[in-house]
Amino acid sequence: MNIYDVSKRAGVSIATVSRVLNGNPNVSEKTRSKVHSVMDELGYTPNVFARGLGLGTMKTIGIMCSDSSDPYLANAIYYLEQQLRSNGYDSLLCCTGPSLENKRTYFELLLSKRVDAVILAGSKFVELIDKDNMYLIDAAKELPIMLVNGFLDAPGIYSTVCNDYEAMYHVACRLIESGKKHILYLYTSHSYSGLNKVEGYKNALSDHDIPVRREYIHQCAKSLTDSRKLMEELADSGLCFDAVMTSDDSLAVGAVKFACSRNISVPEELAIVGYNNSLLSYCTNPEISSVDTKVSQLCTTTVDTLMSVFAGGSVPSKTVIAADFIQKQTTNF
Amino acid sequence: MNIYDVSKRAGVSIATVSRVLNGNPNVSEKTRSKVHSVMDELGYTPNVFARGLGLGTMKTIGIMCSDSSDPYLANAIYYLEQQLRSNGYDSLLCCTGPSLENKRTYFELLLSKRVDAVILAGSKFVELIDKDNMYLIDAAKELPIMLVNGFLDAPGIYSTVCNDYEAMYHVACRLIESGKKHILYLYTSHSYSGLNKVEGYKNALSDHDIPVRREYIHQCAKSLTDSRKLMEELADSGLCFDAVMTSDDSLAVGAVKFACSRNISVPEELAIVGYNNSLLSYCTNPEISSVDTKVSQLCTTTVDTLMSVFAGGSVPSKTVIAADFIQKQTTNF
DNA sequence: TGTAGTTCTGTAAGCGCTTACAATCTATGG
DNA sequence: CCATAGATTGTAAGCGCTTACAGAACTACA
Repeated sequence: MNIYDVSKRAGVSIATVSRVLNGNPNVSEKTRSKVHSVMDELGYTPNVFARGLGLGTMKTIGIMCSDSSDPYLANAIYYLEQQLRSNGYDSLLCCTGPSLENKRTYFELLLSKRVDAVILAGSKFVELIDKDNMYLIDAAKELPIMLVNGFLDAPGIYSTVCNDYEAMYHVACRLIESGKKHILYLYTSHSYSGLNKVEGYKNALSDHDIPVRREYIHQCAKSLTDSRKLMEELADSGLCFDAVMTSDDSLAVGAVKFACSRNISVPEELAIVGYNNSLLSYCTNPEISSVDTKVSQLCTTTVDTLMSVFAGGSVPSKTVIAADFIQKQTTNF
Repeated sequence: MNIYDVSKRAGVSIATVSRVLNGNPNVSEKTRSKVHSVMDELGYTPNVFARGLGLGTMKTIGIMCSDSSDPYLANAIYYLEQQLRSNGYDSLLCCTGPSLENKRTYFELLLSKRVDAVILAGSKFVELIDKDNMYLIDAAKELPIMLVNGFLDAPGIYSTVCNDYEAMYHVACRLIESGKKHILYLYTSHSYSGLNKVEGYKNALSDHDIPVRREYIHQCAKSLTDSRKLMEELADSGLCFDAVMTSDDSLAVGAVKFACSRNISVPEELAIVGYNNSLLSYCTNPEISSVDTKVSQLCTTTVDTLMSVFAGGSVPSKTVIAADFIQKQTTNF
């Protein structure tokens, strides 16, 4: 069952069938509908390979994410996939895991599959983006690259990011203004957004004449237990803190666990702020106040931007989405 | 840059290059290495479309899931993707959402992309599988269909499932033997695994001479809040229960919230059991005892089975994975 | 050295589609 | 009624790869 069968049955040439298939306007209405009805009748589906061969593209976008089991990224993938599909694109998914080598390999793999663009979802592609940035910059000469929550200023690379700096600055200010003096800051990575977040925290402190002290800023693995352990160690070492801001909800869950186990009242003795407002932040008791980074908007915007790029429009290399602070039970201001 | 360039440079015909590309044994070692080195030198990558056209396949597996933002499915996708890739296959992802129509559309779409097989991940494909089962059965004549956590007995359809019945039976027995008398059962859907689970619960009760009463079995939306509300209503209506078993961790989270808000001690006054042992079950305080359905194993097995199918081996139409009960803080037996 | 059998390589015909270009209509005005 | 522009359709040449088949080169043995 191929284009020839359709053309024969419809009494037209294969070129005409192909034109109908591609919505070419140079086909009379009569012929078009005839061909359509024959296609329906025969249940014809064009062969994507032949089509890809001819067109050099297959309307497929590669999505790379470090770990789809992270609730935040899982959500992102969901929205990206939906939005791509509603624009007529498929998504080829790659979960790379943490290794840089894998990321490279999978990136190459996507290229070799002739995807029309690559979306790097999440901030876990720092090395790809930074240390070795000619890599992506070179690749971007061949096809558009979209960064979700990452930023690299180069032609062909487009970023959609959250206003992490402002969000964190704002939260820190409100914590301080509500009387908190010793705010712990826990983060998972030195990504683009990670750096902005901590900058927001630091500046809020400075702007309120609070010294930024290194003992209050700690990196921590993205897990429910590590942040808890870390806080226990810090508390045991005599560090005083009355609030903790985190770069990810999972760390905040650990903070809640820490508070529970030590009978520390939340938010009175310890305020806790999460980030991403993921499902996790709703599971704990008390529920974690968190920054909603608008994944859905972030992803929708990313895809919209990509479509504009395809359409040849002039497109800003960076789009910023405004986050929302969602007050729940671990803060009160 | 195509196969001709390589053939010219290597001084052989394109057929030979193609043979090298496909690992055809009828190529002398000398020629093979020559071609390989030229390919490296030129940085040649075969065009997947042309290849697909010739072969009629592109080593791509379609994965359908209802909602990748469900932590359980997100995990499944992750493992599936990993395992497929390590077998040299790509995955085309489709998040269908709940609508049956979408599921059909996306399934067709995957077929039209000429994927080599389709994996239906999760138990949310009941309608596709049951109500209209000739649909899948017919499709399975064309290509293998793999069900993760679903079952349909037909040629070309292969299932990997968890021993949900046994797992639930076992948990219920232990609850009963530890003194619980009024066990609530909350579930989300009437899927294959859903039915097995409730059957396990019922039989455990019967086998301990406890009447199975309808007031104790309730369907509930998969959300953190709905199960809580439901339990509040049930409690307020005067129903007595000292344990609650759920078909999904998210419902158990709601149960914990219910207990917290009413100051009911867990597990003494109310034991709570989750299902899937997902991240959520580790977030609450107390942490939720849950049934580990071994997603990783489930997915690995699914892919392995698929590879056996491709290899032409004789393959069981159903593989059962044994679940583990993970005792945490909401039960004590 | 000749020959049959093996191993290796090349030729050429697809795979199903797109599209530049040529050919054929159709409608319009003179 | 004819020329002409514009609309519509057809022809045929790719796109880059696979593979059946034919042919060349090599091997072993008499």
